[in-house]
Amino acid sequence: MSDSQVVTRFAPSPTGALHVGGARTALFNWAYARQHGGKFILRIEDTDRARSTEEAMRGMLEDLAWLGIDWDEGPSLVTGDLVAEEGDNGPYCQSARLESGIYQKYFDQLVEAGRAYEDDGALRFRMPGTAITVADEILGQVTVEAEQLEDFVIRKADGFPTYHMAVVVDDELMGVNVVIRGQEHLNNTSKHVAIQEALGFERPRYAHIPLIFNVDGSKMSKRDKAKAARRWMEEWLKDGGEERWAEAVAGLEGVDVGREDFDGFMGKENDSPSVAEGIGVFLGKALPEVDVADFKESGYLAAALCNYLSLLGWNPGDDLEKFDNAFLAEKFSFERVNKSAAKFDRVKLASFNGDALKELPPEVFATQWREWCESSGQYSKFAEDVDKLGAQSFGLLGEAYKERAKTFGEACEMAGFFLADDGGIEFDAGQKQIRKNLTNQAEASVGVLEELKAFIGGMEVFSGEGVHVWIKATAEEREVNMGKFAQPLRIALSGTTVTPPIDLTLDVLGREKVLARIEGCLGQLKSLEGVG
RNA sequence: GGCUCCAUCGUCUAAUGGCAGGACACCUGAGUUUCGAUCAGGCAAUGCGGGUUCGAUUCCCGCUGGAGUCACCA
Repeated sequence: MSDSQVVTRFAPSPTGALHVGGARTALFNWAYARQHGGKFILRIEDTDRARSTEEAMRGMLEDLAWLGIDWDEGPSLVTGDLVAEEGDNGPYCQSARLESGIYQKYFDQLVEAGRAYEDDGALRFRMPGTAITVADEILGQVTVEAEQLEDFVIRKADGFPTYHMAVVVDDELMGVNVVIRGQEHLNNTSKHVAIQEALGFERPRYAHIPLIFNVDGSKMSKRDKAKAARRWMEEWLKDGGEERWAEAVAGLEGVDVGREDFDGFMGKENDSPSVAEGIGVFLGKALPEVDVADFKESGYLAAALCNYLSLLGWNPGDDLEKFDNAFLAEKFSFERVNKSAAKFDRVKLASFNGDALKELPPEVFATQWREWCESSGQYSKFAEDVDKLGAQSFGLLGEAYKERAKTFGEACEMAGFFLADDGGIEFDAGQKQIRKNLTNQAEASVGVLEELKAFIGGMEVFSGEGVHVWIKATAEEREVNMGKFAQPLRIALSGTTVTPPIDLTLDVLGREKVLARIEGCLGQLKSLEGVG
């Protein structure tokens, strides 16, 4: 192949799950390679033996694939636990590269040339004593003066190359000629360039992309989950005294969180993800998503995540915002990459995802929703339960919720009332909409529900459409609007004033459940009256 | 603190040496049996101070502010 073929790479450390920032870096590298008909390589930088795990590596491969990012060389997931490698420049894990002795030659070369020296068991690189200027594709000329350049370690006492050494040698050996990475690496670039020059390597083109932060300006990290959980728990515990604390401890034991861990967590001695998770379950709150896998678990579409991520620091230049990865690959350019950091706005992402869900054909939505439920820890039972309601239930619910929900998870939440025990449907008499539509005229509401019950019970063939027609006709006859009938019915069936259209809601539930829930609501209403 | 990078609505961003546009969020209205769905409208920004210029958000300088980095982590 010609020398000018573009070769990019994504080189994560497998020390945890794939972060959205990493995902965007991968996406831009992928897009640039695809646009130029070049190669995109995946390399695993596991020189930190203490923190790297194979499990994390597998998770990253899965997440990348889920996002629709494919690589030409690098480790690939075969089946189950098996990891194979594809490409002629392997191995692609730095630990394996070290074993094969790849780096030794370059250490020797630097020592012989007087550019590296022993220092307390480690090997240190000697800086050249001149200023180094890098022409960044995004930031322009960046110069670091000679006096700022200090000698640094390139081989640790344990024999492992440091990141700086490994990255330079591996990029050279793999033919990488375009390096797209986060701005946190900008200060490292002079080190890398210095090694390249000492070794006679070609300097790749560098493009440092802006960082991604939380909306409040803090760094996005796994700790966000712990911080959110701790805040919720503090709020919940507030003014609750010993009793509340005891209740929390007992509740958390139910989700396998020990008392000591919990104490330490609240005392900020640890940020244990499992304690955070447990608090989330206990309080019924969803932890903020940080990793790609979190967004998948919450029911986001990979396409919407990629779309949103692409727009953080880059844009196509016109008002177009909705596009796919193929479009990004076609249009991406360094010229249109921003220099300033971006804040990650989950609300806007949710909006993008909701729009993407609406675009799906109903049957595709139903299929994907079901598949997502089945693979989800939290909602795996949901699909089964929906099926029990009737053969077409998933399709019907899909039609209703693909317009309303922003994520698959939210669709499950919203549809939850369909699956509840008929006896478990209760309205909250304190809620404004409920008071307005039901309890403020309790007597009339009882009358309406009794009428509905009689009509539905007496229908020859039950259908939501039939009930809808009857409500409409009766309302017209009495010169009241349909809400007088429909709203109490809706509350009786769901406990809320927000459901899909009433006929669809009736059809999914079926006559038996409808009657049972009306009965239950009447009971609740009457007991309220009795008390009041 | 040293060095480096950055600075447009609350957030993501567009524009250009010449009317600061779009999206999310928010507010209002319409419609709807309800709505977090839909439609229509609205609010909202060039950090501050100098300079160059007929004209600066844009170019230059200073200030302020934010971020990154200063490991035998990557």
